[in-house]
Amino acid sequence: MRKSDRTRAGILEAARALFAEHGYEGTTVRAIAERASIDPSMIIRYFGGKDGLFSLASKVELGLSDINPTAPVPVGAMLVEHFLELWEGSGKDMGLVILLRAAATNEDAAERIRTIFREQVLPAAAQFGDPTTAETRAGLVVSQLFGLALCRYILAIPSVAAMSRADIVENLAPVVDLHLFGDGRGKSVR
Amino acid sequence: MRKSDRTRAGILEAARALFAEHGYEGTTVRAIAERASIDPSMIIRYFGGKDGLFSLASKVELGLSDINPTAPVPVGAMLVEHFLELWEGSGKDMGLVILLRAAATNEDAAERIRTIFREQVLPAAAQFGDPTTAETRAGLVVSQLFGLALCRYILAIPSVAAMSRADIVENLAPVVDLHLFGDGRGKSVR
DNA sequence: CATGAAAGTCAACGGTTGTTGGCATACGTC
DNA sequence: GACGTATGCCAACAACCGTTGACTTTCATG
Repeated sequence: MRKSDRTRAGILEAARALFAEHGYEGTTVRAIAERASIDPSMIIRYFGGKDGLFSLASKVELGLSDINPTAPVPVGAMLVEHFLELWEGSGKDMGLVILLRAAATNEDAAERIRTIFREQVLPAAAQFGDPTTAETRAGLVVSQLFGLALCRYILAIPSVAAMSRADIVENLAPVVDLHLFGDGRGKSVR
Repeated sequence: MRKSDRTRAGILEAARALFAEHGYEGTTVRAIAERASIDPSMIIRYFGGKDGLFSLASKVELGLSDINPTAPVPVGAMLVEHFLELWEGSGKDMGLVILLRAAATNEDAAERIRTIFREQVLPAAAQFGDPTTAETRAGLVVSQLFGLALCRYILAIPSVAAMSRADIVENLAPVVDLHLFGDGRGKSVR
């Protein structure tokens, strides 16, 4: 059972890289197999099929539950840095990029993102400001953060892809704060 | 030659609808043909192939050239309204949605978007603020506007899709202004 | 009415997809 | 060393893809 675990991990790593680059439909079982240096049939045997492999490869944990709304650091900057670390940090698992790319053409992936929004983003957003507008405000924040990811990692628009992480934090943090706290009500930063 | 023009238009309309919903690879020539009630071979004969049809179906004209930087109306609100009209207005041509969906998995479509950014967005953005930061500021604006489109039309996140156009303008206009002009007090965007 | 081009249908090609079952091989255990 | 099980490879399947060429129908024009 030791050997199989290693190939399982190899398949998963190859799948994550290819799914992140070409989406769900654009990634073939054969291409994953070739990258992992094994036979395509092993993927079906180990993961039950392409769907099962994708489900495991696109697991996402935002890690938003430990956000402290009363921290001394402005929330906006903290959030932007948190997401940047999630996307391109040292321990990046490509989960978000995989899901974002696939969601454009795959309804299951889109539904997964909506679930993540409901179960991971909304509870965190409920800690801030008026509870009756929490859903809308969370949606606005996500639209800015996902929009940056779209332009930077997927569309690869030069001026967006070239920005430093510090520049992104500096320019996006005020926007996130604006979306979170609306018209300056609550804890306004800067 | 009159009859063929009608079927050509029918094919193009069916293609636009399907490309907007399922992306490039996810839309089959056969599906377009069935929706247009003609034979798949006609698509090749009239448009040279799937690629040629997609090129025509995804033509995009942002109409940004006639923006007046000295208008009495705030630029942010004007821009947001302009894009909302482009996406879901009465004469929507689905061009942007088609291109955005396809760009996630199709490199050609992504390149098309980068070209549009370079040739249509950048010239318009150069009219505002410091010319040396125009590219970055334009990228930030686009990241917010495309992020909204992503969450609203493609991911269909409930709270974003449910927002009224007026609410969107109200919440996004200040953000666009912030990206375009810094924080309005001379703070430079690097 | 005759005629030829335009418009459309049909079957089929070659290639690729995810998936399957059979067969060979390596390995841990008695 | 023998044996059973895990591990892996190979060939092939059925379905679908974009595309092609030959054939039939429609129709305006002389």
